[in-house]
Amino acid sequence: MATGRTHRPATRSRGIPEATVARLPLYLRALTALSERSVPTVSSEELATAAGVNSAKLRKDFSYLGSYGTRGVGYDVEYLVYQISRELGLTQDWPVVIVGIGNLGAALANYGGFASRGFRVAALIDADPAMAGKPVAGLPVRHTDELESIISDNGVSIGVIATPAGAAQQVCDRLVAAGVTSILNFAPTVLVVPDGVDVRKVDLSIELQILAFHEQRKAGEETVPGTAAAAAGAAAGSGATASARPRAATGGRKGPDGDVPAVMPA
Amino acid sequence: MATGRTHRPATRSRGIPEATVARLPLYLRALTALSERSVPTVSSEELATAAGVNSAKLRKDFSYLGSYGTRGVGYDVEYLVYQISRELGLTQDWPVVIVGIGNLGAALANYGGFASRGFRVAALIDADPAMAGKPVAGLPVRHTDELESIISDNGVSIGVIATPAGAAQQVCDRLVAAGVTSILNFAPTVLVVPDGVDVRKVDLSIELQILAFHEQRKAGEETVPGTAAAAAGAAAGSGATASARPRAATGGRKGPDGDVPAVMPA
DNA sequence: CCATCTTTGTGCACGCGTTCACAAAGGCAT
DNA sequence: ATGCCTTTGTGAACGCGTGCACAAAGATGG
Repeated sequence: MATGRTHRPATRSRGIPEATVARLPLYLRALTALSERSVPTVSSEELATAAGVNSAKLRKDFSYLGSYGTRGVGYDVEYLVYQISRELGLTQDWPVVIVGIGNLGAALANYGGFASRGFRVAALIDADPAMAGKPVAGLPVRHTDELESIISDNGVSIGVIATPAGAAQQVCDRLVAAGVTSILNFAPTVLVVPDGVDVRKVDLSIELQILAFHEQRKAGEETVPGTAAAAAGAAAGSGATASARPRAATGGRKGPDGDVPAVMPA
Repeated sequence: MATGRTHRPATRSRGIPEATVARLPLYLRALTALSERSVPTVSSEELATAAGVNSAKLRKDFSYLGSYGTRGVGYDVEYLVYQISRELGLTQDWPVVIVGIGNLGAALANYGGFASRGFRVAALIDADPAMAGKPVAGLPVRHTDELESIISDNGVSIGVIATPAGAAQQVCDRLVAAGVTSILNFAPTVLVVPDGVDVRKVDLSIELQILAFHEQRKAGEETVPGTAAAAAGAAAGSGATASARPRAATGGRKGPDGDVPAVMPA
């Protein structure tokens, strides 16, 4: 799901698969928990269970980092924590800025998971002048006008966008122009960035929609068709706060397949 | 990002690839925007650009849903909006509960992206008695004691967990026991659920760690020296196994349970 | 009605990721 | 030291997802 950045074919032996990189934080979390319980070593089987993955996959993932285990024993917890932290770049300090201090931005600012992993919130930035100076999570909110200087002064290379969708691209452009090369985007928009800039997105409603898909399928399997009727009825009563966008024909559609399109210019 | 238990390879001929399902919300978002601008039709190329994907991929994705396009013209926007919505199950009403009304939970409750897509927040639940009755996003927070009855009374099948890591599994168990079959988990923990229950997780710090990895690599490419050299050396020599035991350079112990998000009662 | 042009739908090949299965490696007891 | 037992590390097979490239389908203009 990496964006922009063209995948590295095999320029160097340093080619750690993207899928593996995405799992390293998972292993690190499980290992940290073990470390705090002073567990000295752990087998691939145990660690895999704790991380919620397959043990073979875990071993292969670690094999990309090197041979850090001891056959017949397992992995040294502390050592592995260090190796993974170093690989992920968490042994250094990463100043980040959060742009858009609404509900979500404030929640992110208060989120403890950042600070505990080497990420330091350098500044909170919002476009609303009324927010300027107001303390959030112990930091005074700065106005958007200061964005460039904040990035520059703190050497920020990672930016978090938590603005409304409409402002995201503009904020993104300014961040990139100011020197940010990695962006975590919470706004429901596709961001266009130049090569060399990484963008990862988190869309809360997308995850929910995927769940709905599976949920619908589960319901459809158990009780043969027919749920559509009740569903249509329920849907009619909702949509109160829904946008003005007219929902396509919620009229009595039924058949799971081959149903007549409600809105379709033949 | 995969779900813990989504292995349903070919339950039915109705097998839409998981990767495709994950992109449908993306297309839907782009289509909705076009619909609001009253654009009648759109080509796969245009839509693909708007959604940030490859046009061939988009066409293949749509082919799993059926032949909804017109050669030489493109796709009818309204019709496609309806088809995708129906496929995702968004034409029906999905009552959801959010458990854990801290910073993140409150942000989720206020998030407009839910309501606009058929998701209705049926209730906000928190374990803190002091929170009970307090209005958040226009809804009174309910106490955990009422969890089961809320699920039952509202026919909730989707639950959102935004509690600290320590409470997540317990909440999850109760939700499942009460009838919830889909869970969106924001707590940094691996949830164990019985078969038939879908879990999707969103971990804010994981995304940031992945960015840090790439960021470090980018920095290492430009300026060879420093940590990059040491890292390469350690990784290259596979024979150089655990010799010395470098202490985790994360600088002392972070807070215990370094994962716990700063949500919930302080 | 026919020719041309546009865009879809898809067969095919390729590469990545996952999983299996097992030999090699190390610890441990005797 | 020797043999047994445990667990790692990885070669190989398999399946899924992606992207190319093109034929089929339909619109459009003459």
